[in-house]
Parts: sequence; C-alpha cells; structure tokens
Amino acid sequence: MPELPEVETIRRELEPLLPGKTFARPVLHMPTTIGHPSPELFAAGLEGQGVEKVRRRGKYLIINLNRGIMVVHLRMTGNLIYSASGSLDDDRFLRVTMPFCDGSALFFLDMRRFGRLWLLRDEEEMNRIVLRNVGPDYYTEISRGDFVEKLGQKERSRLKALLLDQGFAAGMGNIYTDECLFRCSLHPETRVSTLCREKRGELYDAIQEVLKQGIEHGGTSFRDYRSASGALGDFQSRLKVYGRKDENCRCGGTICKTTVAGRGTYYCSCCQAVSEEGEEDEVK
DNA sequence: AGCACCACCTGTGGGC
DNA sequence: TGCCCACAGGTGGTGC
Repeated sequence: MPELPEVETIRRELEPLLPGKTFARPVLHMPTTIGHPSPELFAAGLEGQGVEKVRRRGKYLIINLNRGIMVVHLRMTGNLIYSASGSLDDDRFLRVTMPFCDGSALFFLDMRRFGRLWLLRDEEEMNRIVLRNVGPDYYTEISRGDFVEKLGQKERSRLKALLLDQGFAAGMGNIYTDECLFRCSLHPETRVSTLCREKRGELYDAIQEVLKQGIEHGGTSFRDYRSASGALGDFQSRLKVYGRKDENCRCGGTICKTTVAGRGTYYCSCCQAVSEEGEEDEVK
C-alpha cells in the first residue's frame, strides 16, 4: 500500500495530534509484527514514553520519543489508525494496540502481516538496524543536482528498477514510479546511460511533481490504504497509467501491462517509446 | 553490478 | 455457482 505520499499523509495527520501524549502499555495481538527488540522488550520499553515528534524517511514513519524512537513500516497492506476515543470499529486485521494515557490510541492493522514496528534506543541504533539500506528521501533530502550526480553512478541501471531501489533514494513505489515515467515519456526499461543531462533533470522534476500531487490528494487508495484518520486517498482518480491496462492514453495509444523489475508495470507503448539497447551514451 | 527468483502472508477477482 | 490460480501498493536474501 504505502509509498511516500501515503506515509506523508499519515505523518501530517499525526504530527499535530501525538506530541505531548504518553504511551500506556501496548497490546501485541501478533508478536511477530515487532522487528526489534523482542516483543516483551518492545511492550515494556514503549510504556511510559512521551511522543516528541513525528517524522518520515522514504516509506518509514519515525516517531521520536523522549527515551527512544519507534519506527513503523506498513509494507503492502499495513494501516496505522489513530482514534481519539480509543475505539476501533473494524479490528479484523488488528496486530498491535498502542493506547495513550489520555484514552486515545494508535492501532496497527495489517492484512498480509508484512508490516513491522521497531523500538530503538537512538538514531545510531535506528540507522544501523532499520535504515541500513535506505537512501535519502526523494521529497525532502535530494536536490536536482544531487539526483543528476547520483544517476551518474548508475549508468547501467534500468529506470524502473532504479527508482524502486530504496538504497539509491527512498520513497518511490510501484504506482508512483509508473506514473512518473509516463509523465516524462520514458519506457520503464530505459537505461540511465541513454539519458542526456537535460532529460535526467526532467526525470527529477517529474518525480517531485508526482509525489507533490500524491500528497496533495491524500495518497492513492488503490485497495487497502487509509490515512491515520481512516480516510481514503484521492490520487487513484488521477492515475494516468497504473491499473489502466487496455485503456486509451491521451495520445490515442493503448496502455499495456508487462513485468519489469519483477513488478506489474503499466505504460503507454506509443508515447513511452522503448529505448534502443546499446544506444550511444549521450552524457560522456 | 544488475537481475531473476523465492519467501513472507491473506484476500480478491477473473477465467473456466 | 464454485473452484483454482494469478496477482496485489514492499523488502530481504540467494545465486547466477
């Protein structure tokens, strides 16, 4: 479910609500949801901690506490739901209940059970244990110049695989990657080496624009995604290619679906022309 | 280095 | 109507 805009939507809802609250004892309905430390130490360690700030890096939600850090990753179907009353109407996939001392609560739900929560001592431990292979955040930590320079280290990579690589930069997922490549008319299998410097900058601009629009629309609720207040996102109505197999592109062509980098990939075969393998390297 | 494939899970939708 | 299989927004590990 969640890519950068969905996690950012959750962050923006929680940031005005959580700081100042103190966690009571959490209930682990599914202990394997805890990535670190042990479920017992997680429950004991979270209890009594106050929330200071709600941050994000890529698809990770980071909650700064007065004596540590809690990190949440929703993976495919996770939902982090806040309730002022502390009640939850649909608890079918409830994995962790995190009540606050004031009666409100945070619930972690996850149908497919891929999502994880971690409790870390400090930034150093978080970076070592959780964010080991996570690059800079696409929306807040990379300039146009940084991006173009980093592309120069990945000349042999295909664009779709590279944008999905969280170690290169963090936050892009399957939906926003396809939408981004459509917007700058690039085939998903295009090699970085075939892009001129100007096109590399355009790719950066398209990434920023697609992420910005996704955030403005409260994320994409293609299936299971809900914000922290339980609201649906709205960006699914703005998708140009993702999930639109056999529909018409605005150019008159037809949107097709293939597999690239192991993921279902949508693109317009007409305006996202296939780049020639072994084409000249325009940058060097 | 890049890539294909599997694993982790449960639910849904399309084809027959 | 019902069954079966493919597939789903992510990531980590393996092996070529």
